[in-house]
Amino acid sequence: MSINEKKINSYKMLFGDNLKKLRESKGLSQFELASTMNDIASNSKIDKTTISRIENGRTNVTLSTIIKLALALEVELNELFSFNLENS
Amino acid sequence: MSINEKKINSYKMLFGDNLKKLRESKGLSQFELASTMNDIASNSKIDKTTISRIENGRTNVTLSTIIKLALALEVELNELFSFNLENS
DNA sequence: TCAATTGTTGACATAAATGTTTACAGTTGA
DNA sequence: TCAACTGTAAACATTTATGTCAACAATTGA
Repeated sequence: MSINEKKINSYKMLFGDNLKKLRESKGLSQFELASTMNDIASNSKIDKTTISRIENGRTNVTLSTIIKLALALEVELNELFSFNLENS
Repeated sequence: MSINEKKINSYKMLFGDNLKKLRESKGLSQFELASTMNDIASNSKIDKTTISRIENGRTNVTLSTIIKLALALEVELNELFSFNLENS
């Protein structure tokens, strides 16, 4: 695996770590976060399983899910990406 | 469609608009951007068709593709999300 | 003690992103 | 004039995210 491929994996892990941090700072369980996301978009049926997979970097979350996460957590989209490889 | 669902669509469009703006500011064609992304990750075979679909909000781009876009454009991840619904 | 909550994982089905090819219209530069 | 480039799109194949259900260990609170 090339350096850049490792970097891509690292970013996925960091995204998950940051999501977990934001979720816990709001005092939400994975189940509660999923439920809130589903309240926001009626066509959404996010499961707590999906949250777990994202937080542990086991999946490639899609943009629409990222947006729902931001709306449910009441943060700006770019706050979900406020981390960097260097200070981690 | 609920207000929140419209908001989700708007964010997808804004992401595409912002990507296009960043790409053009670097003087890259959709083909060149795709090629650069493929140079970064050897397992990646992004096609210019995919770039077009993302820029026009016709697809739900995944996190790994978002990361490759940032690496290819040489911008921070959150720069891809530096926009908001209000001033658009 | 024990029922409820929480996070994780596995298995499988379905929906959707992406790969790939082809085509086409508009533009650009020689 | 015309070949090359550019962005878009359709059609179909393949890969993968997500949905769904079940199970499990650890924790918590009554």
